[in-house]
Amino acid sequence: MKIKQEEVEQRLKHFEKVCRGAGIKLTHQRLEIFREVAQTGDHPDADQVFQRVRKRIPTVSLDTVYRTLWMLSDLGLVVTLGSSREPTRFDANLNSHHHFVCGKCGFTRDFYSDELDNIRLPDSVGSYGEIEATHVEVRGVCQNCSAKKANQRTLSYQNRR
Amino acid sequence: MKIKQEEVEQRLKHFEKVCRGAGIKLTHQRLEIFREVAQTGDHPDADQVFQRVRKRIPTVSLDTVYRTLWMLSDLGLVVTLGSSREPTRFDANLNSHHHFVCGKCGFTRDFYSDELDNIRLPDSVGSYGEIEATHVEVRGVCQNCSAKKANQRTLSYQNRR
DNA sequence: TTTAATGCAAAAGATTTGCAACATG
DNA sequence: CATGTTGCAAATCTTTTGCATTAAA
Repeated sequence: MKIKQEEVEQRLKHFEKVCRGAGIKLTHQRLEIFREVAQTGDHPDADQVFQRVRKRIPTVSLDTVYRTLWMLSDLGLVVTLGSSREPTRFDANLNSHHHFVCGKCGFTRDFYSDELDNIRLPDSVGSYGEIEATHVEVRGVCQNCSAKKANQRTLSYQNRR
Repeated sequence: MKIKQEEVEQRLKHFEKVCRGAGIKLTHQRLEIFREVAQTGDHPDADQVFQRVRKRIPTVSLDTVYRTLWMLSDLGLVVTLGSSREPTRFDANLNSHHHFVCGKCGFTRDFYSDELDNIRLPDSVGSYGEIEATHVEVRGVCQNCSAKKANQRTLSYQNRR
């Protein structure tokens, strides 16, 4: 699924602006890695991005792709799907519910909402396939982590665990 | 965060019923693994379940925990959080949007909804922490996978890749 | 020229698998 | 007793890290 050329240009411009603003070097590989994600609507994983970029830059390495992707995520230039960077978590609550997840520490809690349970999805969604469940994920920073925030240095995209 | 004893009992009963119905043996380890997930609201990952069950059954192995957890998921007795069983995926779409994800193959597409964007979350959510983003994930089976469905055997919880 | 970014190879982390021993129905 | 399940150890897959080399600003 290709994104319109015009939109891709815009995303690239924004990317360059943000990088310059953050004092981040615009390397050939970063440009191509971002372009790859920016020009597709199919939400590739790191390895898929790697395989595609590789066609144009045969020497890129997978770890550069990872580093760049997480950098983009830290800069708010891309969004990750699913509970990024954490092992799969399990929940035995079978009542219709939704989740609050702390992006710093993984703290997770259920919450309930009739309004959300009864929302009507756009028809376009149905055309993608048969719908089985709708689930809302609220991402944020839990109280515990906010409290610690003050004395912590902001993690850079390097060195994050 | 502990779940009420009464609720736990109910979950265990349901678990036993489903297992019997599916011809699945009720082993000591399965019971304890399920109990562990059923009695907590903190959404543990496989290793956390392992560590906790281990206290009661010192010989359980991590792989049994994994096998059981996925079995529970296949039976619909537990729900997984995040993009289960798939590497992290990236998306450069910065407009407010939501996702349709196929549980079989990972096919993913964005969709938009003003209604969803404007929904008001219950106050309880705010008490968990500072909200940064709200994102709806619709899980289902894409058209491609439904089409193939007819001639495929249903994957058991054993042997799934 | 200075400092950050890259590529490589090796490590770490998460999850799965083959198989013989074992327990459940 | 028959078959499904377990534990173990080894394998696999994904992601990260240390470090010397290279390239952007």
